Amino acid sequence: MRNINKNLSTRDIIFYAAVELFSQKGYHGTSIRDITRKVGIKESSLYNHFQGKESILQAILDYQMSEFSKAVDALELLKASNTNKTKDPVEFWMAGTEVFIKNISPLTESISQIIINEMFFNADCRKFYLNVMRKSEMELVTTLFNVMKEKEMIDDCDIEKTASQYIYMLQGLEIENKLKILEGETPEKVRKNLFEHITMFIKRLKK
Amino acid sequence: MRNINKNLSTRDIIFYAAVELFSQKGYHGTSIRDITRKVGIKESSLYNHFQGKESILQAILDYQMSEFSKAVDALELLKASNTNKTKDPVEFWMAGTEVFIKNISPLTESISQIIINEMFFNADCRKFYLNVMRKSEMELVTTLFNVMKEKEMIDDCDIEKTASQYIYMLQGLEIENKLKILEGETPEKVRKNLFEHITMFIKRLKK
DNA sequence: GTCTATAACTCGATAGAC
DNA sequence: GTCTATCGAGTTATAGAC
Repeated sequence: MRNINKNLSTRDIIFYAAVELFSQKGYHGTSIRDITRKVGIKESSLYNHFQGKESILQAILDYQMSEFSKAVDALELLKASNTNKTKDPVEFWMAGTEVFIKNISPLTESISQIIINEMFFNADCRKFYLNVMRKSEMELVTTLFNVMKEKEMIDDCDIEKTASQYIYMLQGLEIENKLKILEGETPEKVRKNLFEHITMFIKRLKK
Repeated sequence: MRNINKNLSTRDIIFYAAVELFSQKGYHGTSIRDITRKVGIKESSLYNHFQGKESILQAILDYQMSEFSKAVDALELLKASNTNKTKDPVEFWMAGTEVFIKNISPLTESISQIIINEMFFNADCRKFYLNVMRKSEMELVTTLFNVMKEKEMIDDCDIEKTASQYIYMLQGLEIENKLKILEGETPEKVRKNLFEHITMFIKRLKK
């Protein structure tokens, strides 16, 4: 792995290897040996770059924090500009969430998986999930729903609860899709299913 | 722990201790030592009752399977009898799901937690979740929605997708509630929130 | 910064006495 | 069925040579 990325620092290579392994086998299921074997260094060398296994996880959380900050900034920009002129609720929705989705790199997605797997056992991950990831998602979704309510694209309703239900759905679909892909299903089928669910949810908000 | 439950076999005591620890700390986060320390026996004694750590997990899956079989049998009974005469959708729904809910013991709930935590890493748990737990839930929810559709308590819609979305919501609420309880929130508040979400979801199915 | 060597410990599991 | 004693493998982490 080190030979492939000669422009990256060893620290970065360790970081990316750790993200991949933690997301696939879990934090506790991955050993320092697994990481260093993947990178192509000895275990002891890792300690020149990180204090230990736990501090790798902390670095991962720090990275994710900076990624989510960017997404929230993009949301502020969206609020201010409000260039979306369409009257179709589904179209409006897709355009609005694009801001968030386009900022999600495969790395961010893998890190989300790590955090979700750890959040029942690790208080740091739990707090990060609730206070950063979930909070950002809620902010995006409630913002969009409020705009749509003003424009009468959706009926009057409890925005907070509706946003929660949308996020529950999205999370459920993500979990199910990951399981299905692990069981051998094609990503295309999974993507189509996701789109249909979102369309159905949004349409149901207008009688 | 052994002194408290003199009427239970050592095997059963090991089983219950394992369920509690696996659900709290995860399968990989729990050692044989953790279990035997809790039970009050030496590590070696455990091997008189189980072949190893993996076979304890298998016994837990077997137990859960028998519990879900009971719930599915109860559903068959419900289909046949059809005693629910109410015209109110929410009331009908609550009565219909009661059959399932009353069969869920705290043990079953803990085991569900274990399986959900393991399903990304362990193929047996993944298959069990998809083919037993998820399938049973879908069967219950689609059955009830179909009856409600016939009785015109809900509008015409894609029952399969609606049922999926209901289950995503329920799962999302369960996850969030577990996290909130770990963070110190009261179970009463959490229960009220759950009821309000279910009510909102069911009401939205009739224009 | 990387290496070898190794400490200090935990893991699941087994042999054999009682 | 429980115990003591122990094994071999795997774990994170450190010391010190290069």
